[in-house]
Amino acid sequence: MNPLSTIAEISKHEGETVTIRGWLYNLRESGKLLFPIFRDGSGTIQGVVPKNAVAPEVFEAVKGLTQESSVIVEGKVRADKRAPSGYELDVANVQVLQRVPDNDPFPISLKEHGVDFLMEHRHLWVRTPRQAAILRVRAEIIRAVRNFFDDRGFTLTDPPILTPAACEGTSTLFPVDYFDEQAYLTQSGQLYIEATALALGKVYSFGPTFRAEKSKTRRHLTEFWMVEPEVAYAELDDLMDLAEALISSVVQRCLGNRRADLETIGRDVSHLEKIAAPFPRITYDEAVGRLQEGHARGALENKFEWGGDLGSPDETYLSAQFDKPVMVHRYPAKVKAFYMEPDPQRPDLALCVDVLAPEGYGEIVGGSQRMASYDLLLQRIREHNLPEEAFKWYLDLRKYGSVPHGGFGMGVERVVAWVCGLEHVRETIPFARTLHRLYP
RNA sequence: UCCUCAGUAGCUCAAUGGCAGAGCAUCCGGCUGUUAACCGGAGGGUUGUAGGUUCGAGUCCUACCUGAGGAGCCA
Repeated sequence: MNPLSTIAEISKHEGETVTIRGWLYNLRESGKLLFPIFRDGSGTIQGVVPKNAVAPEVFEAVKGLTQESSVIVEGKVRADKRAPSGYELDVANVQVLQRVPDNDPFPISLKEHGVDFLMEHRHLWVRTPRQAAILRVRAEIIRAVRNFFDDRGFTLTDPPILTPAACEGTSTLFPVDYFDEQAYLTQSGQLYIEATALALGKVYSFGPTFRAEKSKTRRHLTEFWMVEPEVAYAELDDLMDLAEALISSVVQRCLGNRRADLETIGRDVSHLEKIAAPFPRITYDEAVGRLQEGHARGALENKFEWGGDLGSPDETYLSAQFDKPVMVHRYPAKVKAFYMEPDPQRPDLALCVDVLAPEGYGEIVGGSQRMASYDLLLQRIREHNLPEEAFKWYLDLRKYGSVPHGGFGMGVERVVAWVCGLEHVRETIPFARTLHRLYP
């Protein structure tokens, strides 16, 4: 029996006959010479089948074989300068497990397709080299995030996905029937990990979140993954240090381990090679100044007034001024969530930070120091007309040993889109859920 | 919710108001180094839906449906 090999590790078997289990990616025929390209999930390799060098039944099995038919291939690994990967397979035997029917071929040909067609066939689209590479980068990013926190003494604490009420009272939530009671899918685990942070010190959550907003942009999904660290005794500067270290670590891991995949995707990695701490930090006040200057120069359509939240064009303009992620901190409290700690120097400001990715990818991190005072928090809950009863447990955290603490959320899909240089976040997750996409 | 754009062969797209086409895919044939292989041939259409203008509508008008991009909101 031949040794089994993945295509990614084929170079270790040069000169040997190996077995590969996979699918036919493409077939080029030239009379009595066939060039099947096989894929196995780890990569692709071209096979060579000359009619006068193989058994007749092997030649016939490959001749006219349809794209994506499943095959077990035996062949001898040979280095070849003409091959993109440097290796070819001299095919000795092919077993066809299932032949894709001639009259119902694999829908995703090697030619161009439209977005809607590809999303309708997402279950098959993920087989293409580019999509597989993106999913490997996503997995690398997730692994890098978990290692980052695990190595720093953080404890993973999973918040509930079914929740009784809105966390922030702003976003639209997906309602769920919970034994005749109204429940919602979580839009953030933050409030819950504040509780576990005060129990365990440094915690993080990593899971799906849901927003029922009717957003139709390249940056939005209705179901997306978020990583949220929360740290007891952390103040705003500590959070910015943490976010900066996390993002740098993630990017460096991708450059170190997934460079070939980034190349397959067509990413210009020179942008990523600049990503290292420290990142520029500017106050909201300074950002407003830059935006007003941009408007004066005609680079921005609308004049930005102090007090408003940054719009998408504003974020794009600001981030274009830096080649690293830029951290904008201390927004006006009234445009931010009710639970953020006021700046003691300027109580109209919140101790919060948004991290804007370069190249127009927008906000990838949003976080804040949390309000520590019981009385002020209760006052804010009432000002926002939030159901006081639902926040009783959250207020308890300020009653029993309140401390300064804070954290942030990082949107995994937006980070993947930025690292891979993608046009749209729908390619960053195996099965994207958007306003008009629930199938497959 | 608002603004803009699009919908023609399985896919990607053409077609000045005047015979509905090409490339790819599929099928048939050819080719011993192809790189989204190439060459020759064949089949393949309710032009998103409904109405209107016109001698004549894929094309112009109205409504609707579906989708995409953007705004708002957010990660």
